[in-house]
Amino acid sequence: MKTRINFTARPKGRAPEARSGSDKSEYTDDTEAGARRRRRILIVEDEPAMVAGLRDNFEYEGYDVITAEDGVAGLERALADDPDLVVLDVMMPRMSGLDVCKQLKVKRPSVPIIMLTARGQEIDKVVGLELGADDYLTKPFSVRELMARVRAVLRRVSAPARAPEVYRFNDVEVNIRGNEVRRAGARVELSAKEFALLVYFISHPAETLSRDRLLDEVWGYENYPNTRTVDTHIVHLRQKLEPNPEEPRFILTVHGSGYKFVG
Amino acid sequence: MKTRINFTARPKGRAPEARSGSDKSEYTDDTEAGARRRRRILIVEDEPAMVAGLRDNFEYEGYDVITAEDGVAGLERALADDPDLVVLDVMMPRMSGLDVCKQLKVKRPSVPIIMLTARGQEIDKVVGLELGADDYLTKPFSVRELMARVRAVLRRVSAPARAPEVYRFNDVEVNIRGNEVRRAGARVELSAKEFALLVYFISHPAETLSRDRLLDEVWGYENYPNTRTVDTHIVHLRQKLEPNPEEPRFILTVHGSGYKFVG
DNA sequence: GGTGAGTTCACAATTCCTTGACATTATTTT
DNA sequence: AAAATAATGTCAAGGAATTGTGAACTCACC
Repeated sequence: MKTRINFTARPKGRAPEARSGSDKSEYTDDTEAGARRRRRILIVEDEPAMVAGLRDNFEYEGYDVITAEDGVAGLERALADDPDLVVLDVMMPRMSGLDVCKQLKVKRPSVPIIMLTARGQEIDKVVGLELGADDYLTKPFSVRELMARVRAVLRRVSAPARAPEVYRFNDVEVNIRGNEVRRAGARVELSAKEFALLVYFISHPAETLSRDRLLDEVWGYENYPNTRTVDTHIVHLRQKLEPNPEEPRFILTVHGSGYKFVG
Repeated sequence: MKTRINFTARPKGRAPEARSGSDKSEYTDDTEAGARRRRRILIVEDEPAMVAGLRDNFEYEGYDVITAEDGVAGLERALADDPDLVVLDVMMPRMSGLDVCKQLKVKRPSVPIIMLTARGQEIDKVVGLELGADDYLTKPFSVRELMARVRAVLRRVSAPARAPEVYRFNDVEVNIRGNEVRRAGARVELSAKEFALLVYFISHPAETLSRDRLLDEVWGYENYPNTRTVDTHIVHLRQKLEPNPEEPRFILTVHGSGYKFVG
């Protein structure tokens, strides 16, 4: 599973985890109107080496790439060139990525945005809440991971109209973009971590997730708490969302392995 | 940002603040065929203090560690000793980590590499990834974060055998990713070991497996129980999955040799 | 300083792994 | 073929490991 450039030649068999989705979707796109043109990615980033590296990777993966070197230019290109997705650095000259994101979400609410944040920046605020970015990575990140997230985001947004903003199970409604959870119609207050954990569960249904994996994926690499911290948050989620927290029906324990969400 | 965690010696009792996760993963690791031998990490780094610190930490977390002090030696060891993952410093005598990475990715495309770069080597970051490294950190980094990234990379590369989601035999369905077994549609509760054992059987069909081998592959090297323990687990599997446990049709005894699964 | 989220800790509750004894079956020896 | 020996089947109990849970603690932010 190589990331890229050292594919001098195009590998014959599909790489196991390589984007099987986009190949296939060329002909048989789901529910959508068949045809699938190339996706256009806008990269807004001031560091030339990073731009070059990302451009190579995206083009190798079959995307069209346009770029901008600062926030103002980025916003302009985003509005003018109608990209399918924007990769947006936070730290940039002239206009911060946060502001670009905010404004872009007003003027082009449907365009998905992936933010690149430096380590230590408040990522909680970047996603969801005020800004509305669709995903983010903290630098330094692996290009492979960025590619994976781009694919995932594109799949989400292009996947059918009925890609529901709101996930439901039992009497619970989870509005992911709105950071809101309701139960039997009434608001349930979840903390940021609880919400992030819940979302991760929802997006990996019926899959057993180890505590380590949850820590990596939900908590991130920087701060790596005790695995028991996961348990504590599980308890909170159960208390808030399970009909009977002592006998969970949705957030299940897989003894010796981790937890599993079944919706 | 500490460079080293005070995991110094290996306490027998679990260190309170250590991630209990790694202990646990000895039996049921995700999606993989139950088996979980120790991972071998190659550290290629010229600074002895750094090597010592990393070795301590990796060994504490249950990895086997081999080392090399410069690029040439690192490449040789990587080719000779077949490590599961390589931690590669960029700045080194004789051969730069970048060159090692490049060559290694040609000769052993599948071995994951995590690069260590000095701060300020901004370009090298991207270059490192262009060369096919799977992840990287900038010095000084926290050992915790390195550990987390190592785990994440190993999980990514070892998991994606996403091919067969569900194995079936008779009226039994085994969903590996979800740690779930169904029989005639109804859930069957298996313990972690039972599940790991079953998965191992499934992935070695029609092959006679000795108790010793099962202990090695499913139980792991660390704790090595009585061979009769295997029998006990076999009994449980038969009771839960065989149409007639007294006359097994799928989990067969090979008298004097071990057991065999025929699906 | 107060507040709340996140984390850690301690202890209880639970699960299940392991062991050993004995029963049963298979294989070898007489 | 019967007896002797070895291997496997089975089960219950003890102990180890894992998880549930409430409370204390830390830290950033008002």
